[in-house]
Parts: sequence; C-alpha cells; structure tokens
Amino acid sequence: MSPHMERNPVAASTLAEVAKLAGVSPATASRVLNGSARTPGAGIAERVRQAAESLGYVANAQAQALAKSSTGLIGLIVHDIADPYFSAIARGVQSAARQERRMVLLATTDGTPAGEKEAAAAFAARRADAIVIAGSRSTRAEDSAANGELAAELERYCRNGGRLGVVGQGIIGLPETEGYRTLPVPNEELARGLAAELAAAHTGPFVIVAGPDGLATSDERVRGFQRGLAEAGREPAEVLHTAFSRNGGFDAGTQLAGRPGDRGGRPCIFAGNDVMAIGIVAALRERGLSVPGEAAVAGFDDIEWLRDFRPELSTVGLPLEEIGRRVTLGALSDLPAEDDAASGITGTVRLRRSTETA
Amino acid sequence: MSPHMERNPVAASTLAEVAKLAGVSPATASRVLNGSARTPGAGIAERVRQAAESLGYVANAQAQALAKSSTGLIGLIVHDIADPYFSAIARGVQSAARQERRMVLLATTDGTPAGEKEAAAAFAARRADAIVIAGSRSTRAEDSAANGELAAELERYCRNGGRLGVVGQGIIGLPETEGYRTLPVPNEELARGLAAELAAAHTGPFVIVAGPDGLATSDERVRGFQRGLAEAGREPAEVLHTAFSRNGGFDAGTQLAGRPGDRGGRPCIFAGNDVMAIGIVAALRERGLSVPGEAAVAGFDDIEWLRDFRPELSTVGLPLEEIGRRVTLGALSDLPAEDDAASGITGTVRLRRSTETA
DNA sequence: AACGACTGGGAATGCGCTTTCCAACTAATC
DNA sequence: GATTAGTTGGAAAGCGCATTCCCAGTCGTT
Repeated sequence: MSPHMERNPVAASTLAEVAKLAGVSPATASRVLNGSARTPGAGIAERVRQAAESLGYVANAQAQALAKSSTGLIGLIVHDIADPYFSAIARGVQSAARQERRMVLLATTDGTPAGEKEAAAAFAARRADAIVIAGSRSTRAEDSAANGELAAELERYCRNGGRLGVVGQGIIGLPETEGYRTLPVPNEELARGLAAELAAAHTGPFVIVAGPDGLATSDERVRGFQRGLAEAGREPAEVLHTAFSRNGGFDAGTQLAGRPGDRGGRPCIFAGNDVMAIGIVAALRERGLSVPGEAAVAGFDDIEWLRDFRPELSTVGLPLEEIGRRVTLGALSDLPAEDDAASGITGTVRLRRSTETA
Repeated sequence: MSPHMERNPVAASTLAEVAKLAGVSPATASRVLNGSARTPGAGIAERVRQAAESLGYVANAQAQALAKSSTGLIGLIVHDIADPYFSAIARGVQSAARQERRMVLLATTDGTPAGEKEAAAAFAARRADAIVIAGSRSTRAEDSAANGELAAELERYCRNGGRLGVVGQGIIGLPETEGYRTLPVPNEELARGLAAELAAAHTGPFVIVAGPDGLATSDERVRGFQRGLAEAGREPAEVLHTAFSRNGGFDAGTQLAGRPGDRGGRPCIFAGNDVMAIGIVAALRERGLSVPGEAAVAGFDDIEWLRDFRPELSTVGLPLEEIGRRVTLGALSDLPAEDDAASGITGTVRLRRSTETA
C-alpha cells in the first residue's frame, strides 16, 4: 500500500467527549442533544449544546440505530433508476421518506426476482425500517424458484418486524403478513378502458406490443386491453412480445413496419408502456410511416418527459409520484391496510394526437 | 396508540444465538459467518453455517458498522432524482457502488446549498464512507452564507475520514482536503466548441437561454458559448435567465416567440441544457414557429430520452453515467487525484437537425 | 523426549449511544 | 415540620458485532 494510504480516521468526536467537556454524564448529554422524553435543565442543556458545537459533534446514527433498534432507513428496489417510470416513483418515495424523517437506500436490480432477493437481503441486513419494491413481478416458470426465495426472504424480514410495501401486484408466494401491504394499480381496468375508447374510433386491426411473457404488469395490461376489445365486439389483438423498453418497442416497430401494408386498414398499436410506444413511433417514422397517419400508437403511464414528444402520445395517466408516496407512507403506517385501500390509485385514459383518426 | 400497534419486533436472531445453537463461541461464529482473516476448521464452520441457516440469521449491518467503523454506505446528493440528468448520473453512481460492494443512500435537495448542507449532515451522521454531490454550485450572493456552512460541514466530514466526490465545480469555500476530489466537467470548453460550430453555419443573431444567474454550471456554459462566439468574430449573444428546467425553457421560448420577427435573420438559440431546449422548442411550436425553420435551437447534455424527440436536438454529449461512476470510484479511491484527472471527462458536440440551416 | 513455533477456539473488551433504574433533592401537602 | 410526590442528574446495563489477547492443544525439530 502506498504511503498516501495514511487515512487518518481522526474519528469524529463522541457523545462521551461532549459530556466530559460539558461536565455532565453521557446520559444527560444524550438527553439534550438527541430527542428524549426527559429534558435536562436549561443551564445544563446550554452547556452541553455549546460543548457539542465546539467539538463539532455529529451523532453516530449507526450507534443510535443499534441502541434503539430503528434505523430510519427505507430501502427502495427498482429495476433501473434512470428509467423515467422508476425515477418518478423514486421521487415520490423520497418525498414521503423525507416527510417521515427517514432516508432512502437505493438498490437497482436487473429486474429478476433473484436480483430483488439480493437487494432485499441487503436491506434486511441493514435493518431498514421498510422496504419498497417498485419493479414488476415475474410469473415466468424459470423465475419461480427465485420468486420463492424472494418471498422467503421478505417473509423473514416482515416476521422480524420489517415493513414492506409493493407497487402493483403482490409478491408471489408471500402470504399476508403483518407489516406487508400492496398498493394495487388498476392496470387491467385502465387498459380495458383505453381499449374501449380506441375500439370506438378505430376500424383497423389492433396490435399489442407487450413486454416479455410473464411480466406481471405487462400481462395485466395486455389482458385488460384484450378484454376491452372483446367487450367492444372486436377480434382479439395480435400480441408481440419484446423487451419492456424503448428498444423493445423499436424492434417491434421495425418488424411491424416491414409487414405488407393494409391488411384490414390502418392498424392501432397498443404498447405496454410509454417508452415502448416511443420506440415504436421512432421505428415507424424511420421506415417512412407516419403516426397517426398510417398507424395509431398508444402507450401507458403518461411519463412526464414525453409531454413535448410529437405526435402527442395517447396513453393512460398514472400518478407515479403519488404511487411512490403512497406505497411508502402505507408501508410505514400502523393503520390496517383496509383504511387506505379504499382510496386506491386511479389512472386516466388520455387520448391524444397519436391515435387520432383522419 | 391503537391496539394493532402491537408491532412485535420478534427481533432477528443474533450472532450469539447462532453461536449457542452451534455450540461455539460468538467469536468463532463471527469468524465463519462474516469474513475474517482467520477461518475456523471445516467441521466447526459447517455447524455454524447450519445453525445460522436454521435460525434465518442475517447479520446486523449496523452493529458491524459500529464495530469496525465502516458502513458501506455512499451518500448521493442530487437536486431531483426524476430529472433525467440526475437519474443518469445516479445510475452510474449506483453501478460503481455495487461494484465496490456498497449501497447508495439518496438525498434530494431543493438545489440550494442549505439543502445540500442538511443532506451532507445526515450522511455524516450515518457515517457514509463517501458522499457524492451531483448538483450545481451556486455563486449567488444570498447563498454565500449557506455555502460557507456547507463547506464547513463537508470539511469536518473529510477531516473525520470521510470521502467526498463532487461533479463539476468544487465546493465553494472548501479548501483542498484529504479525501476530497472534484471531477471536472469541461462545460465551458464544450460550449465554446458548440458556439464555434454554430457560428460557422448561422448568420442570424444568437440568444442564450440560461439558468438563474449564479448557477455555476449554467454560467460556465454561457461563458464558454460567448467566448466561442467572440472567437468567431460574432457579437455577444443576448442572455435570458430563467429556471434551469423544461418549464424555464418554455417560458423563455414563449417570450422569444412573442418578439417581432426578423431582427437580423433567423435566430439561433442556445439553451443551458437539453430539457430547457425542449421547453423552448415546445413553446415555439405552440406559437406556430418551426424549428429549425424559423429558429435554430441547441441544448446541452444529450439526454438519452431525447433521442426520439423531433427535430433531433443539437447538443453537447456528456457521458453522464460514466460521470457518476467516475466520481464515485474516484472518491472511494486511495490513489492521489492526479492519477485520474488526466483522463478527465470529455464531451462531444453533436450537431443535428434542430440547428440545420436551410 | 523436550522444546519451540504454530494453530484453532474462547473470554473479554469496546464501538457510540439509549434507557432503565437509582439516588439525591426540591416542592408540595396536612 | 414531617411525609410524600415529583424532579433531575448519574451509574450502569445493554444493542449486536469485531477483534485483541490468551490458552490449550499440535506438530515438527534436534
């Protein structure tokens, strides 16, 4: 090791030092510096505060956490913090955490249950007060083992007094547990509503560009959309499975653009989420096809950044930041889950230029 | 307190319990379960591992941190995690943290030095191994007191052995300190390069839509752009100050669109960052002005999500994720700062459709 | 066979703080 | 003025773990 390795952890001053300087006991110093039920006399308090100030004392949160077994940490698990869907939720989580005087610990996974399990274990080790999971569940067969491990890890976490909040679908295989609650997102219902409105205006064939088969959020949206179509007396839409991302949409769009034209009129494409929709539009445009001229395209989520994208995207608005806030506050709350389930998340179908007819 | 308050912190099992079950001392259990220089015999190790497994033992990271004074935490301070600029950097930080087997603790501020100081204090209290600051500095007079407090807080943090990495400009008032390093971003130089290229192609007047006066990143970009203009023999551009955000750009764009046309030809507008540029284009479009037809617009950052925005935005590409990685790794590194300063961050001027002429 | 050099396991200490539990007072009551 | 209730500060016992130090065995020398 090189000589400049000399990291001199001068070690921050401790409560004991402050106490000594102030001429009081550590107990008293603790009481005045860090909230306590008992408040020492004004004179003493002032002395202690001065001592702390002059020593540049900063309480060691680790030690405090150990002593009172509450860390003030909230673990957040997302697939990709740079994805606007997740970053919007993260903002909400952060806002709620701040309000509750906690800090958020961030973990990104590859989107697999295995990765989520790892993150959950890390949070459990850190004794986070709560864990918030924002990623979608996977119902794929090859993930079932990992799902089981994830459920086991989380169950243990909850059993040890941890709180757990999940966006959308519940954790597969995790039974109702004290401290565990899910924030339902009506993906299916909203997709159905979107399909209904679209079916009323479009005569051409419908195509669904979905995420991988077995990705719960995507599956719910597909199911709802098909249902809406059926209720409108339309044929089920063809479903293309691809990555649940902009590039996945782009690939699907390229594929669709390459098909022989006009098989039953101008197609209406429903993408599993907004960024996929953007990818589709980009691919179509690149192949010389205009939206909504030669194909209608709709997304889901109503990502804020897409506001200025043209053609304006028809989509389903979801209050992502609110979702983040709610799931966090819910997890932290001591009230029974029923209390806020009633006032569940609601979305709004928003038809815009990208699906206009004529 | 309501009856369902009965949070029964069954308390996760402890090392001591595992040790007892395995019939060994806590010391031995610690050695086998959590890495140590000494490794107990194979038979013993197996017994301990089994005991841990059956008890569902999860080491308490807080206690470990306290015992060996290293938390494995990296604190990240950003203005807004939902802003694509910051979320891209955050992704890089997260990636580096993961590589170094650490977790990232997230704090968002209102962008003021006061908010950053508060976040820094929280990280210091948690004894984060490193703090990474991604927001821009403010040189405004009214922020100078808060800047001083921020510098003081950080200096103390570094003095106590903490590591600090800052993106772009250094912390105002913070002297060179052991463990403190800045990752320079050549904003000025790149803006100058952009201006040079733009000046060669545009004959009309230049306008700069900048962030608030005193926002270091914005100021650097403005300065560089003006310099590039001057070197090309052009008049200095008019500078409009507004919020460093999409809406700020939108407001400025609206204002510009309202001006009487053709005062010296088609204007070329340089926005302080990409999202502002998008706002400008949106405002112009709303007022019936086309880009690049009636005004050229350029941004800065080359945000990934804007790839599919039309007209494609001329901008300066910055490797944001790489910046996040580098600043994190740099802060954690024991090597002297010079070693990696040489291989600094580089950006690329990217001229695209939004500034095409004719 | 006797000695030193190792080796593997345990006892004990401490990391920095919170929180009973106590003891010493002060103030209030009859 | 004596008794009780109410305060206030301090001593001490942990919170869960890492680690230093110590001791009893083991093995290898000469």
